[in-house]
Amino acid sequence: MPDDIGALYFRLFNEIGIVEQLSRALFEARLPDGMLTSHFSVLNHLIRVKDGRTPVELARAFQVAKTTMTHTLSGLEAAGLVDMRPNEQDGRSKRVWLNAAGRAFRDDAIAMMAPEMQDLAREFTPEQAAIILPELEALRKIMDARRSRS
Amino acid sequence: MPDDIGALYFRLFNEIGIVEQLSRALFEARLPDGMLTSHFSVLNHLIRVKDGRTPVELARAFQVAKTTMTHTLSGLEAAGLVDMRPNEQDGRSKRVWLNAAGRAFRDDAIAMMAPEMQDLAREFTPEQAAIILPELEALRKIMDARRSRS
DNA sequence: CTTGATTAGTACGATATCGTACTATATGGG
DNA sequence: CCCATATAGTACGATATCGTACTAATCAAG
Repeated sequence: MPDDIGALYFRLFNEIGIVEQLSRALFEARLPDGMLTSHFSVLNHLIRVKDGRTPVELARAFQVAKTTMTHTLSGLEAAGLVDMRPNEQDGRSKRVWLNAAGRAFRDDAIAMMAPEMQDLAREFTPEQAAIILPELEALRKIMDARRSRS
Repeated sequence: MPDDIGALYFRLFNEIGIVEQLSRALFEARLPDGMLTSHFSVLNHLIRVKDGRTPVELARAFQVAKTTMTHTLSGLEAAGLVDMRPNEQDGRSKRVWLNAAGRAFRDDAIAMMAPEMQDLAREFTPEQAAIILPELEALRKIMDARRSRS
């Protein structure tokens, strides 16, 4: 039994790893040169959730090292898509604000992706996505909590 | 509707990306220093499927660039866990063979992971895993086919 | 057999991500 | 107020992964 359980989860994480690579390649092929999935994801998060987040909050949301988020944000700032301003409530911290260019970029990117997503939806249906999404969220939360614990 | 579909798939791929990072960190924390998830995954694949695979076959199986697989295999070879021998059927190619140390390493690694997997299984049940695994496989195959097509 | 196109593997440079170390600020206890 | 600890962000080096370019071998067509 333990063997079977291990094998099951290894296969699960293996599939997840492969899908992650495929989706990243798919996204980045549609983004302008130099723009990465990480950039788009941050912009999207700032709209979906709320801008004015701090770099550390963003790093936690995406489960990347804070140095990685610094790097990603510097790219977004250099591209003129976000504005970094000091956090008035904490002198150590900054807040990340979307500007008009950032919002436009995100909207354009989504428009670019839309046909791709529509195609995908014909083979991997929204119903299928809706089945696994909550399970993946649950798995993410469990693993996140486990990580924090240790 | 298109907006909803796009948002659904963005969230899906976002969750997949986060789980991938969390699982990689989880695995690598349990592996000996210098050993990565990619190394373990290749060893595991050589046992699960069959050894004697070529580097290109492995690269395709994991959806990584062939240069990446060359790098991973050179690490495994340097660690003495696999043997690379010429492919008698194709002078351009090599075949990757597990040796005793590689099998032992893989078995040890699985033994190391087992408690972690057992713990995880208490919160994210094998039934849940069994629900999403076939869907993820389907998604992987669809995206893989789509990639090859273009 | 020859030649052009394809494929396997590698060398090399670019870079995204990570971990460590550092500075600056904040916070809590005396 | 001071000091110890914790946290936010960055600098820096290491490296895993990728893309491009190259060599060698195979294959297909004539």
